[in-house]
Amino acid sequence: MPTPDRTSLEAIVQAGRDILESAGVAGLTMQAVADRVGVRAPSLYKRVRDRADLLRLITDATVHDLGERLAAVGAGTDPRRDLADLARALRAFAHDRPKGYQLVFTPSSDPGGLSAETLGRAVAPVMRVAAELAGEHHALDAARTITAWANGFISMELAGAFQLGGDIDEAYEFGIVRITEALSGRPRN
Amino acid sequence: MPTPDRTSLEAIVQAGRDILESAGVAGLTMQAVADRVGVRAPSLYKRVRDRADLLRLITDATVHDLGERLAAVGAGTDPRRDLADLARALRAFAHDRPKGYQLVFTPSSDPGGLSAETLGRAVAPVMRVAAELAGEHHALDAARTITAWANGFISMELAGAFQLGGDIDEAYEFGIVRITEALSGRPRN
DNA sequence: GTCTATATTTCGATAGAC
DNA sequence: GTCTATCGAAATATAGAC
Repeated sequence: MPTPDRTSLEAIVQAGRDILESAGVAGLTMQAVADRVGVRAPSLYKRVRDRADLLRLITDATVHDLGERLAAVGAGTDPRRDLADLARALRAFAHDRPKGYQLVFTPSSDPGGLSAETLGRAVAPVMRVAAELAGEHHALDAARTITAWANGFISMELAGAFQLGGDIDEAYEFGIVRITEALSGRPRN
Repeated sequence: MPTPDRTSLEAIVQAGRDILESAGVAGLTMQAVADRVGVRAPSLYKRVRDRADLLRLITDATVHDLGERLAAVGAGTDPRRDLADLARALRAFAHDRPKGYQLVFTPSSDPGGLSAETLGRAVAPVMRVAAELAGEHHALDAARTITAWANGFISMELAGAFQLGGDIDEAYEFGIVRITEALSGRPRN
């Protein structure tokens, strides 16, 4: 009788995500993952080709979660409000999983082979809002402006780049308001 | 008679910057730097405490160069034009030195101890334009919106995150126009 | 200041028994 | 599928002669 399974691919990926958050990408070693799931390191290679494969799986799972979070924001009646909600949801996600967020948006090496479907699902809500705000013709440019600003803000925040004081939450809300107006072309109150 | 100097701190830092661009931060090993400057690896430790110290020196030199580039843009009569010029200069710098740019704006580990003076000089032009456009009261928030957008755009571009087609240069120009309007509150033509 | 030699450590990955 | 044992490859950093 063969040895019964003592772990699973799911458990390995989840352990990897946990370790990523607690020890960073450098601390995400096969040994650490093995310890956490309760097997010896060589056993991991029965379910994962190599470390790069594991990193890809973790990235994919993270993008999937992000997609669900953004989809959960849903489409309301006001695209301006939707954009604000999406922006806040993105930032909240980044605060929950800073290392995972960085892995997705600032990959040190090309993760290559990310699920296009998963990726598309995550981007869709932003594209929709961008089209509603700026018009179909400018949808892509608008989406890129939104994404660039939000991701740039969050990345710098996570990196501790905002060192001149001031309220970071307020700065983010300021950006939401101004970006929204700039894309919709509506005047401020 | 002691052995004459066969290298210098300057040469070491410059070699490090070159290697960073050609081989990435992971390829920036003491061995690689030593090979390039023409000494044996242990000799580097006479001028650099350790690898982290070298990374800090490289980062500092990169920020210094960026500061000079942005300062060279200068202040014209139209802050809107100045902002556009600064944004383009930042992107051009990133294209020239992508790895160095990422090292500065997306540090994998806290470089700690960056020269505050060097950093301030790089940020100053943006702060000035932000204040002129959005007013002193909103200067910091506006500067953060500008920086977040530009850095986010460039970071995603360098990471190859813009995969839905379209013209990237045009998307950047689109962002410049809209962000400028958003901060100045002036209507589009 | 530069060198040779080497200590240390760490990590990814494989071989082969059970 | 899991294990023990181990290989192999890096890379940082130090010791001590010259």
